[in-house]
Amino acid sequence: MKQASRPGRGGRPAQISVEQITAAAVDLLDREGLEALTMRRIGAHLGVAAMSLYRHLPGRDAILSTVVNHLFATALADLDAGPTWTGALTRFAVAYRRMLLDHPNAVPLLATHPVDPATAVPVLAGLLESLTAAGVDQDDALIRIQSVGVFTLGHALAQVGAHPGAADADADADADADADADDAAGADTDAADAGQDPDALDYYQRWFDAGLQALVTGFDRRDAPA
Amino acid sequence: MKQASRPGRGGRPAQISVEQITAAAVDLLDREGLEALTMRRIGAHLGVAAMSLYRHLPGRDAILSTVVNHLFATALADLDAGPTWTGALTRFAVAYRRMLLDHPNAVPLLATHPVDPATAVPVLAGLLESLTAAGVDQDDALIRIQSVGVFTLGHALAQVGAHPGAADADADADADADADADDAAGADTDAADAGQDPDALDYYQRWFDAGLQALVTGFDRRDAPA
DNA sequence: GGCGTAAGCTTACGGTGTACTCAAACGCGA
DNA sequence: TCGCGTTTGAGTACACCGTAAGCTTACGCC
Repeated sequence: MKQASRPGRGGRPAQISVEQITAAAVDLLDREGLEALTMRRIGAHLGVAAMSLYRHLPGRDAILSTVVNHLFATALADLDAGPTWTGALTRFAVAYRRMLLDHPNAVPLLATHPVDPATAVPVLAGLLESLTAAGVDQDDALIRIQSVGVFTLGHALAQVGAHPGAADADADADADADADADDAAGADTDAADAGQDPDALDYYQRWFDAGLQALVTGFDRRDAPA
Repeated sequence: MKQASRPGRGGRPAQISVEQITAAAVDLLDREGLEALTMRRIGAHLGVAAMSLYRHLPGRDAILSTVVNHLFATALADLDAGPTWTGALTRFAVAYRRMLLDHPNAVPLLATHPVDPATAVPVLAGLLESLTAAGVDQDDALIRIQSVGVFTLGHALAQVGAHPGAADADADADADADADADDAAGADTDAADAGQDPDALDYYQRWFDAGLQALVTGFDRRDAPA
C-alpha cells in the first residue's frame, strides 16, 4: 500500500487531496486542453511537485479516470424521474450533452475512459427505476439507457472533433472571453457553448434532437405489441 | 513544401509510400496496440528511420488519420444499396461495427480522429442516395446516417473499452493464438472477435441490435405522417 | 527529545515527437 | 562522363513525458 492510508495516526499532513487533484485537472483541461494534463503541469497548478501526485493516485490514467467520473457524476447529479421514462431518458441525454459541450476537451477522455460503474450506477438509479417501473425489463432498460448514452457521447465526439480548433486550444487561453459577438438572435439553447459556427451549432442541435427522438420513440414503439 | 512532390523529375527513389506507412501502422496497431504506434516503431517496422516518415506525412497525427480513413474506406467499400433505405442503413452499421471489432485497438482512434469528408462522402454516396431516393430530405438523410454512425462507434467504444485487457495488449502478442476454445455453439456472427467473455459478447450484440433497430425504426416512423 | 509514519521533493532513466543538418541516390543536360 | 538539381533517408539533438527509488520534512504520540 502506497496511498490512501488511515489518517488516524500521525504523519505529515497532506496539502492536496484527490478532490483537489481532480479539480485542478478539470480546470487545466478546460482552460488549456487535453495535452496540458501532464503530471508536472497538474502538480504545478497545485503548487506541488509532479511526483507528489503519486501519493494520492497511482498514475496519470487514474487522474483521467477521476476527471471522467467527476464530470459524469456532477453533470447528472440531480436527474428527476418525472412521469414518463421517455422524458427521463431525454433529460438524461440533454444533461449529459450539456456537460460534454461545457467541457469539450473532456469528450475524448469520456470516450477513452469508461465511467466507473460504481459511480454510474447510483447516478442512473432513478432513471433505471423509471424504466423498470413502466414495465421495461431490467436488461432492456439498461440497453436503452446505454444506447442513449453512447449516442450522445458519439454525437459530442463528432461535434467537438469537427471544428477547426479541435480539442487543443493554445492561442486563446488569455485573450478575449467577452461575448459581444453574441447577437440577440436567440437560439433555443442558452448558448453556453462558444467557438463554433452558429450554423454548425444549429445543425448539430437538430441532428442531436432528431437522433435522440428517433432512438426514444423507436424504443417506445417496441413496448406496444402491434 | 516538404513532401508529396511530383515524381516526374529526378531524385532519390522512395523506398516507402504513404500506403505502406498506413499498412504498417494498421499492422502494428492490431498486433501490439495503440501505444505501439510510435514514429520509431513504425519506421523500424518498415526498415526505415523514424524521421524518414516525415518525408511522406507531416507528423504522427497524420499517420493516425490515414489509418482511420483507410480502415473506414476499406470496411465500407462495397456497400450495396438494396431496395429499402432501412436495410441499407442497417448494413452500413453492421459493416462499420464489424470493422471496429476486427480492429479493437483502432476504435479510440476512430473516436478521436474524425473521418475525412473527402473519403467518407464517396463511400457513403450510395447509402445517401438510397435515402434521398426514398424521399428523405438531404439534410435529414445525413442526420440519419451520422446518427447510426455515432451510435455504432459509441457502442464499439463501450465494448472495447470495457473488457479487462482494454486497448493495450502486451503479454499476448506471441503466445497462443489457436482457437481451440471456440466451441461449436454457433453464434449468429462468425465470431471473428475474440478475447471477451461470450456472455458479454452476447450482451453487446443484443444491445447493438436493439439500439440500431430502435434508431432505424424511429427514423422510419417519422416518414409516415400519422 | 525520540520515534513512527506519511507527504512531498529530488534525481534519474528510458521513451516520445520532431526540428535541423547532412549524406545518398536518382534523372538529366552538357 | 561529369556535375547538377532534386528528392529521400539517416543522424543528431532537444524539450518534454511518465514514473521508479531514495531522501527530507512535518506531524502525533510516547
